[in-house]
Amino acid sequence: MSDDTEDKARAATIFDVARLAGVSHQTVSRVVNELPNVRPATRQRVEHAIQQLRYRPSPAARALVTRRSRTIGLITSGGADFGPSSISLSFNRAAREARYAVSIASIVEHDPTSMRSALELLVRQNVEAIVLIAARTSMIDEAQSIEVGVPLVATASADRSGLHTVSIDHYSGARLAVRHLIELGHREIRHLSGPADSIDAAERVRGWRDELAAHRLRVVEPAVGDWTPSSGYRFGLELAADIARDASASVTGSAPATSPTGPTARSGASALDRATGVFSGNDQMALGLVHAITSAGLTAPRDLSIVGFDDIPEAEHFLPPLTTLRQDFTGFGRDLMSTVLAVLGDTDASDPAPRVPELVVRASTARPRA
Amino acid sequence: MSDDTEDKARAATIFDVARLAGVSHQTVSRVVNELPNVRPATRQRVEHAIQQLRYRPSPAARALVTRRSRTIGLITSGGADFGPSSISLSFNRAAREARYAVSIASIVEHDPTSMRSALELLVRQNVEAIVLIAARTSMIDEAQSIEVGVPLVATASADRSGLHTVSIDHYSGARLAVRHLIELGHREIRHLSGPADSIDAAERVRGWRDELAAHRLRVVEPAVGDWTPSSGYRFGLELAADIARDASASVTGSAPATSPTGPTARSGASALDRATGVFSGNDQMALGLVHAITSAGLTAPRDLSIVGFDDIPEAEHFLPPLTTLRQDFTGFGRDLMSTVLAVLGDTDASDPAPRVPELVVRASTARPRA
DNA sequence: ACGATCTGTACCAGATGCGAC
DNA sequence: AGTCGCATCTGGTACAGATCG
Repeated sequence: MSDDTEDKARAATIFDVARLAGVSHQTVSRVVNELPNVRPATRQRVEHAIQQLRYRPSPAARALVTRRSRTIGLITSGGADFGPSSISLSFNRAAREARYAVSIASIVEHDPTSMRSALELLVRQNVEAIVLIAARTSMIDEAQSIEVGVPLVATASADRSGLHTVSIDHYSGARLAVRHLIELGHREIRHLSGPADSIDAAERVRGWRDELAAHRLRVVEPAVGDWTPSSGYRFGLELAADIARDASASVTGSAPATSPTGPTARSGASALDRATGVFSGNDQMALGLVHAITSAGLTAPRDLSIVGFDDIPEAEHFLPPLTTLRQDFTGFGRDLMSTVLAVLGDTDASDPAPRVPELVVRASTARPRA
Repeated sequence: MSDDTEDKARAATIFDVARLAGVSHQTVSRVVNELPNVRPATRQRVEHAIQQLRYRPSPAARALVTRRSRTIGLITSGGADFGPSSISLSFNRAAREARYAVSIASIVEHDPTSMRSALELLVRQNVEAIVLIAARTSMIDEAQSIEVGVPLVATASADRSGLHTVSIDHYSGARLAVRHLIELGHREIRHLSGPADSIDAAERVRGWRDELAAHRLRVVEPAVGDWTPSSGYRFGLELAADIARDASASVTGSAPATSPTGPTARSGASALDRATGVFSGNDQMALGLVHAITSAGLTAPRDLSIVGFDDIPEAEHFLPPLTTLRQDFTGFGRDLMSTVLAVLGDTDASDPAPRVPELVVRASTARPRA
């Protein structure tokens, strides 16, 4: 009807509300911020006026005076992979529930200048904290060197000064993976790890190594991939070649010169003992690995048992369905937000305990052939 | 040295700069905003003071007075899937290059209240435009019903009033997929589509249907999945059962009562003509499909040729490696940002032409068995 | 005199129109 | 005409002070 209700020229301000309710503007402020000492009757009047004018406080004005933006910066360097994406999504939801906005800056991996510009963009925006997802050590180093002036929360296992971390227990997950293989009867268990400077990858390597050591099994240096299926494929090709050479060697009965003992020797394992199990740093590399050995005429799990990590939605339908470790990405995203809240002093919750991935046994693992 | 350089109490303001440079604060403003009518000498002095004080203009103050936040809202409803994630990432980078911040709100699908709250959060933040990714018609309806007051840009093919859209040419992509199958010699080509209210899915269905019609091939109503591998698996199970029943029928020579003509009849195809090709709405469903038919003792592409859509990084390493349509998600993300810029009047570029997906032929398709 | 309730004014950190040199 | 400064405005919050029962 009137030009008050359908005012599209400008959004209603706190003064408009005050005028309509017949109070002063900071009484409105008190109502909006739920401060005490406002009579119920006036509160009602103000609230009614707010409804009528569809008043929304301006975050800019608020941020200007409070010096708090109620937004947190999110830097992701993990590409479009399922893990980082899920975490971002979940974190984002948790942030919204806590009435925080989140401003993102995705950067390309291995690019320090990209990290620098992302950081600067976020601090310019006055974010109250910055969270780093899919962090590599180099990225964390870079971020810490910049002196942003706001708390940094990173997805990392390693504690550092001036950095808050929250993590999944990749170490225990890796041990679970290897133990599963060992319980199945495997003795030669290789590892295809993620990139060298990935903290998660390093933790997985450590778990694999420790579990092997706990069972006095031989540790062959892990192959290093880059999380992509293609890197798994390349490793699979090498592995298949090894296995084939090994098999032909045992058929001809002539062991290679490098190995005095025959490849079938059980204990005092020779360098050529045939791998029967592989723990892959993630599901994607496991996929490439299966592809490679299949192309080479081998089959999983008959010739090689494979366990992945992550349990991406596709893993259940790989051929064969992949045994893997399920990570609770959603819970992790929430954990991230709750530590941010703690760091900001909004809550006094202690750091959440790292979540332990859950072993999901499917069809890519079996007892080794006798 | 002095407490000027290492001032951690408060960031420098425009007044601090003005004092140090010996000018008034809005001369500083002029310099910062690169306005004319400033003598080079004073400009130098001011710039030097800016450097020295590490002055950064406050976005809050600036937003307050200009009513422009230089922030774009991004709503994603596509989960952690590769497509939506890639688009978000790429869009984000493009936005940063254009010196815009992006504030995200990921929502759960099929939840109108979630969409509403996301929208409100973003408008509260004074975003200048809102981008919708992985939009379903219901979500777009919901978004449009809310009257946000800022331009809406959605990833959709359908043009609507008050909505700017940018899209990939799913229609042409689907025709390419089907044509590939036809050229291979397939005549019975089924489609497993995405969810009914997905705009992309509908476009893919349309392309499939039209290409079939153009070759006067029979159109069997598409099965409807939900993009997940599991839905592909379920469809695959049904399909495999059909094929098995069909095969046994042709062996016993007794066609089911519903079909007077034999299943081997070429033209006037009976309802039971065996499907030899499937066009899957995305790669994940194709994966589940392959899994299902493999469990049923069939193999791709021997018994069934399958083509996917998206070309996710895993597709190359599926067993068999998947023939699919590659979408340029990265380019699409940039296109999104450039239409946002156009809508905002920052540039006068016209709407980018929809990108046509590229057929990538791998090993999941072959000639049908005679 | 006093606590609850409400108001006036001074900021926050910039942008902008107008006037002065 | 080209440079520059003054005053005013943006939309809130915070604190001191005023009014009232």
